[in-house]
Amino acid sequence: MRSPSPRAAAPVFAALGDETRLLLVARLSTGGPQSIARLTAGTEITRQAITKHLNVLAGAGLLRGRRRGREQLWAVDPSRLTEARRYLDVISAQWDDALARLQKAVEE
Amino acid sequence: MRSPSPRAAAPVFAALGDETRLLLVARLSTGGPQSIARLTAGTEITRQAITKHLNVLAGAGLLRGRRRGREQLWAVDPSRLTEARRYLDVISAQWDDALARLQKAVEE
DNA sequence: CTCAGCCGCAACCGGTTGGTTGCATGTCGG
DNA sequence: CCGACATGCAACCAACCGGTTGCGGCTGAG
Repeated sequence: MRSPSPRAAAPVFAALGDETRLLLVARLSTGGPQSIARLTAGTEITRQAITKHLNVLAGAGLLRGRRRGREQLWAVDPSRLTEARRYLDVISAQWDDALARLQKAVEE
Repeated sequence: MRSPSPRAAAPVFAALGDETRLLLVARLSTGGPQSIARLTAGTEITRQAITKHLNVLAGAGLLRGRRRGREQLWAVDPSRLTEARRYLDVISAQWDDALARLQKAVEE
């Protein structure tokens, strides 16, 4: 597996960088696949707004939706989420390295 | 340590959700503290644009800047980064749980 | 002292975004 | 068959965002 590039990771973070969308991901993670109507219930905004958010998340590869009867069920696709997590890991590791080098330079 | 809330995590992801900013964080992670002029060198955009991005990242708590002489040095503040990482961990864990429950329900 | 670097502030601009309303379409239940 | 329910599509809007230009203010080196 290659190291994730900023160009690939940024859209994922951008998709997660909205409170409503982050909430949607959380609800879908805990509650399993749910319809748009159900996801709309409990929020203060319109169904169409929710639909837009879902499409944004799908565009970033974080969600996948499939139609069942008259409703559409959305579910989390964890692969991109893992990718984003790995990116933060890389950043942290680099930072740790830089800190270690700095420490060593100070000691010498 | 409390579990991170969407309301707190979203701004961090939003700050990371831009390719230029993600690149800045990466460069500061690997290269240590750097001045604005140095961070601008190598990019295609203006110093003022870089400044804005740095301020956005600082607003999300990801960066800290201090003045030294006539230049300002920016460095990574890893605490928020870790927090964001933890949030993705929680999401992933919840997803794993949901998957396990689903699997169990199917088997029964 | 003077001048070149490095920076901050403010105004401005086009494009994106989050959200709405209105309407049309498809589907399940009785 | 018919009505209620779940969704899709399109237009519209205010606000935000990424980026630029122009200018003025410190700071350090010679």
